[in-house]
Amino acid sequence: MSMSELPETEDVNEPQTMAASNGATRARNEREILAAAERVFARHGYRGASVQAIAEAAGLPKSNVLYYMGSKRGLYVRLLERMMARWNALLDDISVDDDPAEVLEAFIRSKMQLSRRHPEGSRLFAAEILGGAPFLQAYLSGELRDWVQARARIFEQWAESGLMDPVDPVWLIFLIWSATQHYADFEAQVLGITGKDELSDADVEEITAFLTRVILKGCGVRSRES
Amino acid sequence: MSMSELPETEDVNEPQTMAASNGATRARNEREILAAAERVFARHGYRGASVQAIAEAAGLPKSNVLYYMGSKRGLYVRLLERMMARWNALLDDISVDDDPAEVLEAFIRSKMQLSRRHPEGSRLFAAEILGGAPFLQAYLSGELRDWVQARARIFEQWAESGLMDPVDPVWLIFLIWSATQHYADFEAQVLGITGKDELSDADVEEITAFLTRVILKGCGVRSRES
DNA sequence: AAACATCCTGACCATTCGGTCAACGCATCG
DNA sequence: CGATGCGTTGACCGAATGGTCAGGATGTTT
Repeated sequence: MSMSELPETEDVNEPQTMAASNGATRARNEREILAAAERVFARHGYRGASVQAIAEAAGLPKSNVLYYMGSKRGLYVRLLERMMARWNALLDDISVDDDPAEVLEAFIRSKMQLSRRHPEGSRLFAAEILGGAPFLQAYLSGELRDWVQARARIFEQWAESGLMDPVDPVWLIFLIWSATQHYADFEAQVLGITGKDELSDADVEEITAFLTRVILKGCGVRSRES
Repeated sequence: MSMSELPETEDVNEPQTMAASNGATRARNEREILAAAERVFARHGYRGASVQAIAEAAGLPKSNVLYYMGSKRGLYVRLLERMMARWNALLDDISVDDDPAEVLEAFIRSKMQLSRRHPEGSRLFAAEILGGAPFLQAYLSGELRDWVQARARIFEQWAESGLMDPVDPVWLIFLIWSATQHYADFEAQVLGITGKDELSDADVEEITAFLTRVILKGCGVRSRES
């Protein structure tokens, strides 16, 4: 991950004398704090979020949040790492021999579900990038760049095999990212314009189908099996 | 616009005894402050931005910023209104009789240029939506919703005339918005992954062409003239 | 019971927050 | 020369910021 962070002193706990009740409390509180912090950071950004607000959202005193998490900065980095881990699990193994249509649809679908399952984390990530990615710069130009270029090469080979149009694969990946991310990050806009209270599972399925159809057709993807 | 704001006491100036030098100073300072504030608000969000930071970015004392702008809130609202005005000027007059291919390409192109010409304003808008659109809610579910639905109806008529596939027009508008907005909002990600220092005019032209091609083909748009 | 370790939190600290205000600079006009 | 009025800013205010710390609560192990 190699984020630009101060020396972290986390994961030092895990005491040996832990009965069932004790560890359960700690786990529950940590989970509660992480969830609350994700909401607050996503809404207000790193600078705009206050430990006090996170504590109130978690229903705990401020001191308790700092007791568990050490510092605001450490809490934020931990949330980013959790989100990046979810991200990295996506579409981790594809090869030139796979079917382009299947892979692209799976890509769109899994990315869409990631945004849906973790909307706050998705917005947290967006806020970090929007602010110039001060914590994620190394990750973007390192791991993620390799990830993108590996997949870009496969797309290019598909294009050479005539399985899809010769479009720039990096712009294509950005197109899919942006289109899917939009429904989490700009949820307020989507809901305001459509007049809905929330996006139902059926809505998400419809959007996924729409994106798959337009993007696959737009890139001239031909299924291998057909 | 009808934003949820406190009673504004702006535009009260314009004194009659203004020689050339005086009005010029005011205009220059206001411009400087607005530009600096747009950068800072875009990067850190409303809560995370401080008047002190805006003042430093503008090269003025904090008191001077408040003298010109009245309050942090008023400054923020003024920036949002300026950005919405730019937005509203976009694709303001289309009719069923226009050529779908031309209209969609113009839409993509002008939206892309808006993001490029005003990247900070674009990010400011994104941060506002990301935070739940506390100032823009009324605008989103009012003016902007009408704007979208008017254009959606035209797209639908084009689909009925066989000029494009029967895709959901609202999802299509969101697709274009997200794809074009991405290059301003996620600039840090785009630069990190491509390894570029900045996007050149040629890059932007290439991306515009890519998006136009994929989206038009993906929606089965047939040009009227062909 | 005594000892031990973790959990928990109110009080406190220096700093920064948005905003006010009085005072001064400085030009134009009578 | 005043007088008027906008431009400018350092000093200041109460509130909120991230973080520290001492000490009490709680429970498990001897």
